[in-house]
Amino acid sequence: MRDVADFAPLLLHWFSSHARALPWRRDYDPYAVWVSEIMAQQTQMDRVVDYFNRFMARFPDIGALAAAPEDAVLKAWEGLGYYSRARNLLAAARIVQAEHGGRFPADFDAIRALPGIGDYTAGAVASIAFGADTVAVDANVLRVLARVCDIDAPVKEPAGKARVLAVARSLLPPGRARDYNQALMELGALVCRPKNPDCQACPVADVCQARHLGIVADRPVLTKTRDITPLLVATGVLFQAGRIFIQKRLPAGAWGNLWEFPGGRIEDGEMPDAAIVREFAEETAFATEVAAKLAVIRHGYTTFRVTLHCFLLRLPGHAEAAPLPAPVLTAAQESRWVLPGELSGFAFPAGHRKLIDQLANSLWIL
DNA sequence: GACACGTGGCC
DNA sequence: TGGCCAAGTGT
Repeated sequence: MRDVADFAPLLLHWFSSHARALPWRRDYDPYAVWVSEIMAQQTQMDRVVDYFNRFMARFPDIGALAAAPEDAVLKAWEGLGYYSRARNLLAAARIVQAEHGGRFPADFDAIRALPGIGDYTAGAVASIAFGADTVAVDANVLRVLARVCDIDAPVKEPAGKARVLAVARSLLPPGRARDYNQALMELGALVCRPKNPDCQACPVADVCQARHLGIVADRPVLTKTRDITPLLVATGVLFQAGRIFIQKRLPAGAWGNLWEFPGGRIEDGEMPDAAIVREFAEETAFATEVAAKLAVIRHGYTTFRVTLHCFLLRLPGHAEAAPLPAPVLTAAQESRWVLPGELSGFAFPAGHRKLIDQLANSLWIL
């Protein structure tokens, strides 16, 4: 068992040859590092890279992002989830443009003050983009250091997290925070994984207390998770005169400012087709009828498991040549009647995007 | 402190 | 399959 003083040198040496070739690691441009860190919140790196490359091509610098309409930013974010990240990213870009002359601030407190940036992200950008000696403790670091230092308190709770933070600071090699922070996270992602950690390949196994004690599986101490609630939801694609009705969700709450097909929860004992007619009337004041069932889509969430019953709807008695009616919106801020080919230009929640993908095969029914 | 906030991959 | 989890933040 080696002394913990060897931890950082061993870690940095490992990182020098095992770091993944992530695109923002080429020159550590602050804008790129910032975007990558926001995208990486609660999201695995492998899923980030494609979104990152498309985002940087679409919004190459802070000025381009600050000038972009929010709909375009949400479209670039479509499918990534946690859409407040995209809204805050745009809001922060506009603040940087207005208050920092378009240059991303280097100071930790100035970074931390931007919307969408908390303690972790401020530390990550300050160190990775600017070389500041700040820690960046994410779920990987919590896990790695809980094992290395045998932290016996739940690391997702304040007391345990504070202990990890203190250890992370004490082990930080001055001047090397950029690589130290990334190396900790890289080790957690590639070697010191939640399940099946590869201790044989671990560069700091000789320093790891949990490994030494044979209790790697007991570290970190986990917090109890919440139950997952099953949820039945109905949604309707109203297709009339060759156009489809969509609405833009309210700014706050889930999928804020994204577009959707109207719908809502199926009440206890209610049939899905009755639910969609009721929900559609409540949200738009349209009196619709079900023309066909399109799909049943299952979609997982952190705390819900949704079964989405999807219907094709019509306005009974509506003459094809007559103008399309205007809704009375109660659950949305705006609506459109769009051509099927135009759906690709709007940002939809993933469940509705899945439905759209199937729609192309279904509209011939008419 | 607790909860809302998405999504897909893994076993 | 279904539960767990991820480069967290805002309220």
